[in-house]
Parts: sequence; structure tokens; C-alpha cells
Amino acid sequence: MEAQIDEILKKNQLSVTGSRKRILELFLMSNGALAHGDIEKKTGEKFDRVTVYRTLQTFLEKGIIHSIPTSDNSVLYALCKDDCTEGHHHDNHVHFICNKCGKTICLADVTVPEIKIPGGFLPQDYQMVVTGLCAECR
Amino acid sequence: MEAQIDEILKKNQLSVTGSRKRILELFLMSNGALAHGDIEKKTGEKFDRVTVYRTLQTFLEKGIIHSIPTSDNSVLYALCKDDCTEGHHHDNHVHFICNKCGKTICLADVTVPEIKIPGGFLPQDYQMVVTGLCAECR
DNA sequence: GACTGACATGCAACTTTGTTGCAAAAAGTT
DNA sequence: AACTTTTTGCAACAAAGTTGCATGTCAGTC
Ligand SMILES: [Mn+2]
Ligand SMILES: [Mn+2]
Ligand SMILES: [Zn+2]
Ligand SMILES: [Zn+2]
Repeated sequence: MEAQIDEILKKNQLSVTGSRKRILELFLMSNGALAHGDIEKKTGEKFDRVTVYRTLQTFLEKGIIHSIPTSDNSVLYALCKDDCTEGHHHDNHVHFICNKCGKTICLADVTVPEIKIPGGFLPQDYQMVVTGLCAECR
Repeated sequence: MEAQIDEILKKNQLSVTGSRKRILELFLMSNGALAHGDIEKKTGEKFDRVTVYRTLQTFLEKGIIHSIPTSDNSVLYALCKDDCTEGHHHDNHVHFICNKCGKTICLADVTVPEIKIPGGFLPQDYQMVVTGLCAECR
């Protein structure tokens, strides 16, 4: 794991620092998505709030994590697959949010269907969020 | 329009007040979705910020508007169709967000496909957001 | 291993966004 | 018009996010 973290950071030309290692570790350990608040709680007093904001911003720009849309004024983040890069993301998978436990899961195997859109629109990215009950909660 | 606004409010057993009329008018006039901030700006000094929050909350509960998920810590709201009620919404349509002008449009004719989800999940609601360029911006 | 420029972090101060309790005002009812 | 219920504005607060800057840490070089 330690090695994996280093590898991810170096591959993205980021210097290996305490906060980046810790936050990346949180993503690797968690099987769901994380909100800014989650990370702040889990890192405790270890890092400044501002550092968490800036680290997530950096990860997002580098394509290490991707954001997941929600309807409740929060943004969730999850690890991208290996082949995501700064410009081009490949995280066109469906996300599942459990209405009971709140856990958000990347359904990496479920691809978002590219539907037809009438009118003059030029679609570039498709996102799909499914809410319901997860396996543990149903 | 005045009559239409009154009708919507009365149908939902809401007393007809200045702020509700004005905010409903904004939704009826706009062809896209509105964020809380948009409404605050457009109503100007006319109403307190708290009133806007509470009005949107009320409209949401009554099924007059629905929320649209976004990836940027904001929530967008748009008018529901006539047949949405407190318990049961029928706004299972795709939403389009323009990357250039930022406008968000309800594609009322495009239904969200109900995809198959593996594993023990129990899906209840499907949402789909497409980003790209709108007809004016492309 | 020490030196050094580039970059990351913490702190403080600030802005913006959202929440709550309560008294005053407005809306609906008779 | 009088009364009851609901809505609103205000104030005070809490939470979330931003910015500038001094200090600390990192990665590469000697
Ligand atoms: Mn994902
Ligand atoms: Mn809509
Ligand atoms: Zn669950
Ligand atoms: Zn546009």
C-alpha cells in the first residue's frame, strides 16, 4: 500500500508529502466515495482544513480522483481507475448512493449509456446516479 | 401568468404570498434551472435570504420544483410537471448542463433509462446529467 | 549529507452559505 | 373587523470555502 501510494503520486509528478499520502490512503482503504467532511474528520487534527481542500483540488486536476454529483449540496470524491489522466477521464461508470446508510459506491462495471439527445445539443459527458438501498441495507 | 401562479400555490394548499409568487414567477419565466444564488440575485433586496431558503424548501416538499444533482457543491432547482405531487415525482428526465454558459435545461422528453445493476442493490431512483454545449454555445 | 530553489503547508483573516429562535407582519377564516 | 394560523425579517450563529503570506518540507544537485 505504501508503495502503491508513492507510485500514484510520482506518476502524477506530485511531491510525496504527509497529507497527500494520508488522504490517498483513505481513498484506497475506503470502498466508497468520500466527502470533504469525511476526510477532515478522519485525518483529525493532523492536517489543516485548507490543506485538505488544496489536496483534493490537486488530485482532481491530476485525474487521481473524480467527483460524483449529488442533489444535496455536497460533493463526493472517489479514486479514478489507473488509466485516467489530467485531460481525459475514463470514469464513465454509474454511481450508487444508498438512501439508508448514505454510502456511495462506484459501479465500475456499469457503463453510463450514451443516450440520444434531440435538439442542437452537443453532449460531451454523461453521468448517472442511482439511489436506493445497498446490499447491506436492503 | 398571474393566474397560473395563484393556481399552482392554491393547488398545493399554500397561502399566496409575495415571495412565493415572485419566486414561482422566476421559475416560470426561466427556461432553465435556477440555483439558490440566482434567485437571491434576481429578487434583489426584495426578500430576505432566509425566506428564499424556506420558500425553496417548501416548493421542494410540495413537489412544485425538483432538484438537479451537480458536481460542484451547488443544487439546482427546476419546475416540476403538473402531475408531480408531494409523494410522487414524475421528473425522471435527463438534465443537460452547458459547460460554456452554465445553463441547465430539463430535457422533459428524454427519459432516464432504467439500467440493470448487478449485485445486491435495490435501485429506487435513476438520475442522469449530461454536460456539453447547448444549442446557443456550440 | 549539506545546499538550494520550488513547492506545500499552516495560520489568520475573511467571505459566502446555510441554520435557528423569536417577534412582527401578513394571509386566510369566520 | 376580529381572530387564528402561517409566513416573514431580523439577529445571531454555525458551517463551509477562499486568499495572502510567512514558514516548513521536498526533490534534485553538489
Ligand atoms: Mn466513480
Ligand atoms: Mn428537470
Ligand atoms: Zn446502505
Ligand atoms: Zn450554453
